[in-house]
Amino acid sequence: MPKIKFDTIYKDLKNKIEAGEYPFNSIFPTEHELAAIYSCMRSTIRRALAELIQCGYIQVRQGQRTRVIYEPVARNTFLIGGIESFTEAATRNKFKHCTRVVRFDKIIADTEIAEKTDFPIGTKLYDVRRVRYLNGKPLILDKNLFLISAVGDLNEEIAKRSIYEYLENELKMKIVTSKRRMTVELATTEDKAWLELDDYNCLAVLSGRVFNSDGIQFEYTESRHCPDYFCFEDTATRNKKRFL
Amino acid sequence: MPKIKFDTIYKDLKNKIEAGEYPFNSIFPTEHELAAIYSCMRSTIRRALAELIQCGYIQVRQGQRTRVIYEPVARNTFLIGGIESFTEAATRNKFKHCTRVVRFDKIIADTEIAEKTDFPIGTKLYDVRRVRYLNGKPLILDKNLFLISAVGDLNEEIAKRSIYEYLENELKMKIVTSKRRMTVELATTEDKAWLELDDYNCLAVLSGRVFNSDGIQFEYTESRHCPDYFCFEDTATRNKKRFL
DNA sequence: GCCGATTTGTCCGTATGTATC
DNA sequence: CGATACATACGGACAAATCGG
Repeated sequence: MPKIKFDTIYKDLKNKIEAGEYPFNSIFPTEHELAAIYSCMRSTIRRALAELIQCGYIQVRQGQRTRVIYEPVARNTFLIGGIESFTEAATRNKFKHCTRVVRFDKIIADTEIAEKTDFPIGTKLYDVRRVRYLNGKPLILDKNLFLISAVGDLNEEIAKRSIYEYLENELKMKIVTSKRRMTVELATTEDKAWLELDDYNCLAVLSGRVFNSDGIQFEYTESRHCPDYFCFEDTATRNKKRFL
Repeated sequence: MPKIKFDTIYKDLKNKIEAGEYPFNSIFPTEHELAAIYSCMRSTIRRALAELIQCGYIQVRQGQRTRVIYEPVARNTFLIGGIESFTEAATRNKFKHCTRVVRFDKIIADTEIAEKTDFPIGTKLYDVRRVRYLNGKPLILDKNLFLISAVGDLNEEIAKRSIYEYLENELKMKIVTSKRRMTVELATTEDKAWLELDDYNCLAVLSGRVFNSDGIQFEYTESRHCPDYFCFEDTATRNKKRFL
């Protein structure tokens, strides 16, 4: 693993912020000061700051000093952000988790599936459905369709652990981009069968199409979440006129 | 308005991609080629490409050629969040829209509000609630709390038009960062009173805390959306970059 | 499988512009 | 108004990953 300077600096600053060394709303060192501290160019510092901006830790404005806007959150919610698998998110949130594979089949994409997933009609796919348990409660119904020609041999054992780990480590496949869409849908009988929805008659549905480095869509994923634990967070830093 | 080179290049490339000059899954020019085309440094091109990556238009990987992954949105869904505002989304879909102010008050933050909004207890706030109509249907209940000490004089007339326009143009306030969170909640009696929820007993709730350049949170916003029209889109990449 | 060419990734060093205090 | 701090751009060097022969 090569040492990437800006990444090292970014992680160091991030840790310092999380440790409270630079508290919420305090003033951050200037780019020049940081360049001196880390003995590097200002451009390298800026690259590191860009990461801190992106993850919503600092706020930067021309002519002004940089401000820390990170606040620690006590979260019992399940946060989804970036490209993160269930296992990664669960581990980050320090939850006990397990997975039950409730379906593992090979199918051929028909008209309905093609419409929904963007896979062409006739495509050979793995159809994997898994129920995700957090602290013993069934919270998520994950429905995945994998392009067989891209992912090769999968089996139920892999599905039970982590398919992404397998794809990245074993197949050396690089997951690059993922287009996701969040909607709220009425619960189906399948949802009700597997999940504990309590009073809710809806679910948060996070569907996504994942592309590898060849630009090929190799997965369609649909995560159907119990509303009570679902939470999606996001920090927008642009001064675009999103509101009006 | 000064001409920002990288931004001009970014917009030009974006337009070309949207116009189909570089179709989905096609190969993009190399950085050197683009530098030659636009007569600028490679670093400037990279800055423009960073924007295209961030908005999910291209996919870049070391050693490989850059790929176009932009696809036009053909669907008639009503997209919220990502980049578009209510008004922009309504305009794109050629829908008729209007806004009705259903509440305009001054309040003092109590324990419950403080907990939810992060404003300290005792803070003086404007409480504005608006119902957004699309094609005559009430789809969104917008609840906003504004810090009176930061936004000064508001009135119902401004709320009916655009509060943000007022803040930015009249007060010269710069909106810098916004932390948003998406959840699914059970419908309250207030929701049922204003919105047509049909069979759903839940809503998609987009809540956010907006900070100005002083690092002061001056707004808490909560958009409660009818599920049937709600759709949130997002493109995630493994390494987002803002500037290089 | 090796090797060289290509392409993107990182970083240095400098200069100038622009917003804010 | 000057000083400060962030923003953009130029120009170059080398590293790392990939691809084609």
